[in-house]
Amino acid sequence: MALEHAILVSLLEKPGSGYELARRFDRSIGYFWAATHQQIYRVLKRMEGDGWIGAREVAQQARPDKKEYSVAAPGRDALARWLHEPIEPESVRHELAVKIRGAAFDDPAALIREVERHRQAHADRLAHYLAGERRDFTGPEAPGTLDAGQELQHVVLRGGIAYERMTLDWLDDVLATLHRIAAER
Amino acid sequence: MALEHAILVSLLEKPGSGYELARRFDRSIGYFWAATHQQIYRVLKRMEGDGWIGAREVAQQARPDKKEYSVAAPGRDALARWLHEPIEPESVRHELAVKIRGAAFDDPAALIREVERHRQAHADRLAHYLAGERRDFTGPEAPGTLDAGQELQHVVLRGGIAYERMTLDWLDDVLATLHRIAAER
DNA sequence: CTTGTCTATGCAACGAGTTGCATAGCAGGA
DNA sequence: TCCTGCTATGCAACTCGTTGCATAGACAAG
Repeated sequence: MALEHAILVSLLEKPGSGYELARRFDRSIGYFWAATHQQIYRVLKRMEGDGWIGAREVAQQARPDKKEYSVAAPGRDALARWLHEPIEPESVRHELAVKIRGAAFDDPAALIREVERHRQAHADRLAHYLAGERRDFTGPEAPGTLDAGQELQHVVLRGGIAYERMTLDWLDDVLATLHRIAAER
Repeated sequence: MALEHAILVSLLEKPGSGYELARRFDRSIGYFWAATHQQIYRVLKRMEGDGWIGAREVAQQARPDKKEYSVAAPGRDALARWLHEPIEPESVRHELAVKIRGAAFDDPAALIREVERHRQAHADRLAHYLAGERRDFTGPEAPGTLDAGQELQHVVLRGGIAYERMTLDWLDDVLATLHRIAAER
């Protein structure tokens, strides 16, 4: 399991409540590790029980109180241990690829709109990443101006950008193929 | 759930036993949808109960008997229905990206060997894809020689190749970044 | 002739992830 | 005033996925 480790990383980058974590998992971190608020609350509870994280009640104005979590020493140790363990190269779940192969047994042209929808979603995500990169990682800084944490966040973001660009190119290839097949009938 | 649909596609491409499916899921189809033999046997049983697939006992020489499954009409219908439903753009689980961001709170240099290991795994997979492409999709055929099913299998394979190439480039970027951070200390 | 390997199928237990629902404070608009 | 929407947390039930184990026939190597 790595959700707990993803939470540890996120809390080390910035302490926060379950709700705030859930929103982070809907964006930045969540683009590399998705999770719902249910999972997050459950795991936070367990981690607090194990002493990995500590909670602090925070009264807020104009909204309900929240419990702000931050990482305790045993949590840092657990993260360090995990970082030194090897992991398996990820197992993919690419539903669209299954659909494309399945289209051979149905009407390939019917998939075109679906693929276009996905293309749009990936274009949006790319735009979102690029905006984040402009915001956080451009400017006149010479190499060496960023600290290690920022450098690492940037290289992960560059991975996301590369992934979306590759996916857009591939979806164009898929669309061209579907159109070609449709025309040949 | 889409495992059942992935199995339907695989059985339509070629009927086979649970064991054979499990091996296909270790390769071709499994690069886009991973599954263990346990999952496959369980789902096959349910699908047979629902009448989506039919089984045929096949006696073999020099090995145990097997149950060869093939898709029945209700299974084709179920697949067609699924193909016409929209799906969500996939939720990713990129453990290595989490580790890279986590490395900011540990020793970034310690990640280098792990990243190199992943790089090797992706290089191997790329070589495997390229060998498959040479085997199945080269030759003097003019466009239009392949049927729709082969075209679609090829475009999915091209997606896998593009993914691995992109990943290799990114991992090189990650390695360069980790070396730079290590040198700056 | 025993041991290991490959084909082939399966059970049982557990852990992870999803879905639906519930509660509650506060703000703003109809 | 009531309804909607956002912040904030959580339970319960269910499905899906993983892991460990078990069986059994056939063959090849030692």
